Amino acid sequence: MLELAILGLLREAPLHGYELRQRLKATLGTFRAFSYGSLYPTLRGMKAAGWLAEDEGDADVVAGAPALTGRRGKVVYKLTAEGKERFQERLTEAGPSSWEDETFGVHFAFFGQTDPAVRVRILEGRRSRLEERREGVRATLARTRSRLDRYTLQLQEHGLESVEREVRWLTELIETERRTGGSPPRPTPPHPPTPTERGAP
Amino acid sequence: MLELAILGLLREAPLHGYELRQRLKATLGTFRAFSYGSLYPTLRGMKAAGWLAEDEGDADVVAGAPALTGRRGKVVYKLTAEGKERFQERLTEAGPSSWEDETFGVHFAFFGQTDPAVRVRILEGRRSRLEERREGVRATLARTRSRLDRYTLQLQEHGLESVEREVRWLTELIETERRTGGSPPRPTPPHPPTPTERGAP
DNA sequence: CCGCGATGTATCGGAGCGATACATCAGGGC
DNA sequence: GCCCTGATGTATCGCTCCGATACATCGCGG
Repeated sequence: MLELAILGLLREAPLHGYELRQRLKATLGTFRAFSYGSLYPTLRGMKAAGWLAEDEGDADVVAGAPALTGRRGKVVYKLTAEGKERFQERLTEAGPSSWEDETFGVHFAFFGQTDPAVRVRILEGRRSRLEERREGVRATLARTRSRLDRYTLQLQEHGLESVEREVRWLTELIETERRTGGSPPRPTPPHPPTPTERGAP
Repeated sequence: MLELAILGLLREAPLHGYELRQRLKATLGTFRAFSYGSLYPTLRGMKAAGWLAEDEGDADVVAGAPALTGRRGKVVYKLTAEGKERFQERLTEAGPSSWEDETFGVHFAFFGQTDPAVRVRILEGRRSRLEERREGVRATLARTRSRLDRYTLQLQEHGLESVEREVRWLTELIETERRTGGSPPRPTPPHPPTPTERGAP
């Protein structure tokens, strides 16, 4: 999971760990956090797998005296060709693994890069997953309602409403997706002309 | 976490693993699943800690020839005095650990057994936790809105609305809690007279 | 000049999930 | 009488990820 998110973010621009995590938070919002405890080991693994490489273009390390002061310097990662390939591969997969709770948010975040047909498949998969869950909750609720105390009931109903809301959201998205039929799919190239984003050096 | 849930459920009646998990699903609903992969090891650990004991009152194992047929028989767990004590202890704690995402649902599910003052503390803690998160999302959203593509934006806003909805829910609960002031706190004894619940043998 | 908060890299223990294995038992279809 | 399926039931293993923690540097305001 984290892998996919990293591939997606690094596709836009090379980043170091810390900034990667900021982007992770900004991109996935409420859906997922991803702590450093997962991030760094995963980065190491992905580098070992050959999907990432360290980028030597960083201003901090540049300009003489590398090991002289013992400065550690940021470790900036960028995608290798293999990494980009892997990302495209992952974006095409629209299996059950794309619409589970933990997974869906990440896939959705990169819908801009995803094929319109795949988008709809994932949205529908997610929706029926949630509809299943909704029916499950409704069933148990109908069966046990009388035995439930005030608070448990409150919790169940709040949960149920959350799921219903989620389903409505997905339905709207699917409809929009169908109506526009992928009219603004926008190729969105890896836009290399970005000058490190925040303030000039 | 699982520990608290198990303590709470077993306080109502002795249960075996499988049924325990059914109750877990029925009680916590959408908020938490808890697979067998967590359940059984935790049960073992709790037994080792002396909070649980095996109950020998089960119909399957009863009535002669225990090892003769090799029948495994259900393993029914019940709380020890120590376990009950531990549960009460845990219900009193209203620290940050009570209102994190994974924790809150479980605490809430046992509000019926919880002191009214503690209830309000936890609800308020949870609310301010979510308000923090909401402000965080709003801030990043305001900062990055222009750079976000259609889907990422959609995701952020949906997330934000979810949090807002959650906050409103909590506010209502807190108000109700204050208004009734814990008027129907109901002692809710461990009700032992339950005859295994589903159909008679 | 000092401390504090942001930036930055990194590890460790532990919690919980998902898949899987295996065994029993009730029921229905043939 | 037979098998097959689905529910009940106990259990393990590998994996992902979180939260706490450690440590070092930097810029800024008091």
